[in-house]
Amino acid sequence: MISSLAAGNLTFNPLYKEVKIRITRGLAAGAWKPGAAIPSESRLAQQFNVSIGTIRKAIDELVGEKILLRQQGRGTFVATHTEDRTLFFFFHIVGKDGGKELPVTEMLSFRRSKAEGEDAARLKIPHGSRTLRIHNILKLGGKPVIFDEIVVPTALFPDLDEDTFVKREGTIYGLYQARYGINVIRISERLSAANPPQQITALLGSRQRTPALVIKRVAYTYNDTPVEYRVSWVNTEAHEYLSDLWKNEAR
Amino acid sequence: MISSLAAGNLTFNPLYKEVKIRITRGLAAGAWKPGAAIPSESRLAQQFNVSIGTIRKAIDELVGEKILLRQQGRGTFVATHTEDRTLFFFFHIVGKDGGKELPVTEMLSFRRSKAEGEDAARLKIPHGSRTLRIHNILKLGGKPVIFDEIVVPTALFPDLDEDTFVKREGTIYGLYQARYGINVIRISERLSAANPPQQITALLGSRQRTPALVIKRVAYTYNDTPVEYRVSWVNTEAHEYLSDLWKNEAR
DNA sequence: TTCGATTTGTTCGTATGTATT
DNA sequence: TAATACATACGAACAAATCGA
Repeated sequence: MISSLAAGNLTFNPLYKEVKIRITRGLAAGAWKPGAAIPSESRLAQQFNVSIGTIRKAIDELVGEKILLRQQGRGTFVATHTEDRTLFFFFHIVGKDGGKELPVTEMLSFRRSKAEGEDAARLKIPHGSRTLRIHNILKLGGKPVIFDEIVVPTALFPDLDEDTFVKREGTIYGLYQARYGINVIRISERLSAANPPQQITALLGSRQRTPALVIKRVAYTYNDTPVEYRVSWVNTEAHEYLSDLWKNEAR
Repeated sequence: MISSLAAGNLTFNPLYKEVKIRITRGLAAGAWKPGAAIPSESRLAQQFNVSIGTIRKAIDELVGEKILLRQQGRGTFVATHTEDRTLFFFFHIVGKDGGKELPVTEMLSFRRSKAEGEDAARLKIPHGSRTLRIHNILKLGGKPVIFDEIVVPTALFPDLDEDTFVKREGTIYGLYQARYGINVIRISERLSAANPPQQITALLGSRQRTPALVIKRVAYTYNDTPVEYRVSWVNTEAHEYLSDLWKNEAR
């Protein structure tokens, strides 16, 4: 249960920061599931024993970080990976002609493995610990454009098997969220150019000696906990990576 | 002079949006120069004839977009391109070892030219209109890492010549800002992988057949007006492009 | 060094508007 | 229609940082 705040705030944080931390903690603990509404602002104000303006300021920041989503007249909801808006927050490959489109994923392989050099470091797990290693082809407009290797700690997804993965509805992050309560809220990507290995060139259907874009992504959930490490090889003959800084429409 | 607002708001915008628009207009018109303070919140509240809370909400958004910068006890300032914080907002190449460093720019050529295909489209200027075309090498740790071609409309920088460009202090965007009052506030980048032409490979000191990261950037000032089109070739043997979405520290 | 004026930061409270159910 | 929830706007009080007298 959430206790009053205004009374004994032992940290030196402003009240609204404290409220934000407590709400985030509730999210991390799964108190409110993705897609569900959190308590109304007035109710939170009561529970925390602070003014409604303070609650609004805390929620404002979480909305800015796309962790929560407000809807006037309805409530405030935990962001999900099923809304187009948030989907393109995590997927940045677009057609060179400007077309935005979501990819269709086809799994190539699914196996148990151990964390090697980069995996372990990026996922902040011990070297050699158990992981799942999944290979996918992502198609855009029916054509293969991206080859993915996904590495996740088995500990986070205990009973995830090939069947569950393939038969999921929606995106991979949607699966993490709906089935395991793990909500990816931030990613960090590092891009470089490289000549892909033979097999990948073949899979992407690109010409020999066509360089590819390599994206090394770490996905994080609350409190900067790494969830997934993913290496993508992108055929950039007809597509490119879009980084728009900072088209912040509304806010 | 800024007139009262609360009275005759003919648009259907909320007041604070209207305030934001007017402040942005003032910035675009050069009413307050980069680095200078805008009027205090209480003074703005008087001028616009709205409450201080409404002013704060308008400024909040501009601060979120890194257009303004608040400092408790001092005032609110127009963001400049001389602060480390904003510099890395526009420069994304980091060492693979994780080292962040700002590049040293060396000009290779500076000439007058005309807008060709992509230039014209991206800069939203007529095909064939006059431009400046500048080539640079950017060094990190003393070694060449990036080759740049910069295209800007001559109309925006009427008297910009080679000497002014080379002898500037600080960054290129700092020059646009300090000398021409043009404040780059947003960039959009499209990345792909490609084999660079011979000369660029040589300039970057990379091995034959080493692919490079190609970054096509459009820089915008207020009201989404394009200012500069820049194509960069990056040697990603020891460096990579960092896209962190979204490490929003404080907010 | 101290003090006071100025400016932003935080918190509270209230009233009213608008969207949803 | 009524109740609920978020959105906008106002105002007040005090805290904290800055700066110059």
